[in-house]
Amino acid sequence: MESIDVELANTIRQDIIDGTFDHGARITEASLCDSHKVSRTPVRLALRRLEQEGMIRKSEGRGYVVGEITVDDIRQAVLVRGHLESLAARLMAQSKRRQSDLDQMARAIDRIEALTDIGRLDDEIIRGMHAANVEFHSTVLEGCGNDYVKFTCNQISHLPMLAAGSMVFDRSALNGKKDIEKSILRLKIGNSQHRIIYEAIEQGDAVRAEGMMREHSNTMIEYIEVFERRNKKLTVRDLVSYSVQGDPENKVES
Amino acid sequence: MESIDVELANTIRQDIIDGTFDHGARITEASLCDSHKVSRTPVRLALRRLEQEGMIRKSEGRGYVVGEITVDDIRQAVLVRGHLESLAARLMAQSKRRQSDLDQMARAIDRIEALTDIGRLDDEIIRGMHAANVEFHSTVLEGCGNDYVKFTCNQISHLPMLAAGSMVFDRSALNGKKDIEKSILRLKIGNSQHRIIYEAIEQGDAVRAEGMMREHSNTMIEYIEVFERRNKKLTVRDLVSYSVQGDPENKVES
DNA sequence: ATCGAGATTTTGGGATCCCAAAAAACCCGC
DNA sequence: GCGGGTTTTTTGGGATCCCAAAATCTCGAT
Repeated sequence: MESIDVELANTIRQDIIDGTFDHGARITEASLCDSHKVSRTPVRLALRRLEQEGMIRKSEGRGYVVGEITVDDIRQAVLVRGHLESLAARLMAQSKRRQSDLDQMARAIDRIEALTDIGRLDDEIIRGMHAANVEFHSTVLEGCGNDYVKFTCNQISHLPMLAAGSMVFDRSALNGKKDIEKSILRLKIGNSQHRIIYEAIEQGDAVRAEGMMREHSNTMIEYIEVFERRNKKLTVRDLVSYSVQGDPENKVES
Repeated sequence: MESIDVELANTIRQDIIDGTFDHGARITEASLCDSHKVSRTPVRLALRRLEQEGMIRKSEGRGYVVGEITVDDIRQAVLVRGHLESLAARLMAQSKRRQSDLDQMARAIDRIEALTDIGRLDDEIIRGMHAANVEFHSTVLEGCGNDYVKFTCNQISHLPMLAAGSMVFDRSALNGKKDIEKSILRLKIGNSQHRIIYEAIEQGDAVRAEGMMREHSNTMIEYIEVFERRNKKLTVRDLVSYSVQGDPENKVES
């Protein structure tokens, strides 16, 4: 169990993402103390934390205002993350890459392939693929040799869909056999990109690694745009429901 | 005047950068209360802030350990910043760019040019060039249309040499006329890169804008490496003394 | 009714207190 | 002397209190 202030920050963050607060609503320490039944000390810590994360901003004079998170914010943040991941891929290709990281990536790729080959998409399998995906992406961030790439990625990873290796998945559109096959195909294409990235890194082809990672990262933006076309009034909450999130513990750690 | 906890975080951060603490030294709330004559509340806030910034890490069990900042850290962070700036340049070129941002960049370029044409390098002039440089780089980050680029840049901007548009300058090596002319030439070359970036953005040439910004950002890394060759035992403190930092107020704000 | 000065309430920053958990010191049996 | 268990001290999390600044309200003068 984390300390109260971290938990509190998590719940408030989630509330903001869920749209529990009105846009630009003023938020005071006292009200949070009251609603969460804690003293002001952890509330203060939580608010400061959220302020540093950019979830809330100091308002004119007193208090904070909740920063509205829009689908466009998510798209922008995903773009930044992708750009950073592509840097990681390039750096990893340039570095005297440690074999262990490459092996780990290969194992993740193989695991995803094995799971896609099953031909089903139940929760267990999706979870497994997500875990492997997290491992692949985390390993690149870890193995690139530049700690600040991972660090900056983590600074936006509290936003929905921005945890390392998070996948997007419209479970509600998995009704017919056709849908499932289509989704599996998507996953296989994504994994083939993983394999290309792996090969490029292994061969030291930095340009190809960076380019492929950029392409790979771009697919999530494309999915967001697909969802937007399908639903003009797409909300962040919709996106959250589409995203596969593991246990918060799966976040990239040092 | 900021609140005590922010000030405290600033001084502790500076102490860490200056190497006041031993590497990996344990840091306790009580000791800071004592040494800074404040109560534990602001100390706690300051420590949390520094932890989020990555300046300190939670140690096993109790307390924090100061994270040693090395020249290599700076180099890595500069690389990340440059990568993000190059993204900003690309995005700005792709966006229906607002003329006002381009105008501002042009003015900054002209100001730098006017100052380099003077042919001297006294403090006043260096400050002026630095201010214009900050304006150029800040405008790109602001004008790219993706708030998270600026946000992630700011997340590492507390490190030395990583504030937006910070310049590097070995004042001690500005003795002879030759040295000054050489430095001015460097600055002129840098500003010509500014101009190319400006033109590329203005013409919507995203690839060129990104590439040139990458090149431009790379020069700081090259300088760090020049300094390292000149001084095998280059410390972060040395780098700080070489970097031109404006008032903290000049930091990129929203 | 309107505006502004003063009074009142709200709010956030800081200090202090308490407590539980962790670390360190201590002690005893071997 | 040494290991293991116990006691003591240290340390950090949380609650509460106080205070000054800010915001809001009130009321009187115009």
